Amino acid sequence: MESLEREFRRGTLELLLLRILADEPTYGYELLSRLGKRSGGRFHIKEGTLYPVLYRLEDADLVEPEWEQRARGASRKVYRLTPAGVTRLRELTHEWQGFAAAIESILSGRNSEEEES
Amino acid sequence: MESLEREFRRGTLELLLLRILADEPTYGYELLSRLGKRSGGRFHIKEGTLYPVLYRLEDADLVEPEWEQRARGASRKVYRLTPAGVTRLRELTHEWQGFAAAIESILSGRNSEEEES
DNA sequence: TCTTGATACCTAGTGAAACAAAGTATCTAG
DNA sequence: CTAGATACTTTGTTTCACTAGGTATCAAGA
Repeated sequence: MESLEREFRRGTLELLLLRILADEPTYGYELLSRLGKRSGGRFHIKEGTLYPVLYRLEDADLVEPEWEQRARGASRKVYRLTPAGVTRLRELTHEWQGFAAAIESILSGRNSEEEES
Repeated sequence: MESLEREFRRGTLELLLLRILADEPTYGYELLSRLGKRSGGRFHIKEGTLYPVLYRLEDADLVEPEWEQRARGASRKVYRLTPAGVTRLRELTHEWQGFAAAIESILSGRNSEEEES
């Protein structure tokens, strides 16, 4: 009832995080606020959602973490896209565009392919 | 690896089915092929996916089923949008458009809201 | 006749993604 | 020294779509 966004968002997080990291390597906690800002305040995910996604990306060798030791403040794990991550981002972007176009096609009432059988 | 669509699709089925039923009341099995055609052959869901969704819609009073007895062939359960279903379709469509716009915003690199802090 | 395939609906069990709700640790402000 | 912000982590829960079956009717073909 409440959270359409939650369902809509499913599966897109990987794409969005890769896209943000493509602009600039950064760490998890900062990703949360960038995702919020760049979505126009729409996407506010929790840490319990974010970190497992990052670990999946890391396991898939799409991002590479590096611990940043700081004089003050807790250490940060800065993630950077790998070459495979760049490729994956391109694929996912293409997939997304095709998907969104298919949704639009249905919503607009245009029938595709062969018409009535 | 294979099924991005599966994840992307999560949460959109309700919207798509309502939209197709808005054009014309029809039965479950036929919805499968209409969904396929109208998505340009992109969305091919299984019966085990479809029917539970229809039951959810029915429980939420968004669609109304009516058994169609036929002289030959198995009986069909024809679904029709309720007034609440029409309202819900409008809401979901609006939600979807906002969501898709937010994704596009992130993909295009346009930063929304306040820029750098 | 008997079997196959298409039509049409239904259901139990599984996997995965996002979530809530905790925990740990460091630094700053009062 | 306490509270809050920063920053990463883990455990358990919910929910959706899927797999993989099931039932039943009808048409077509061997």
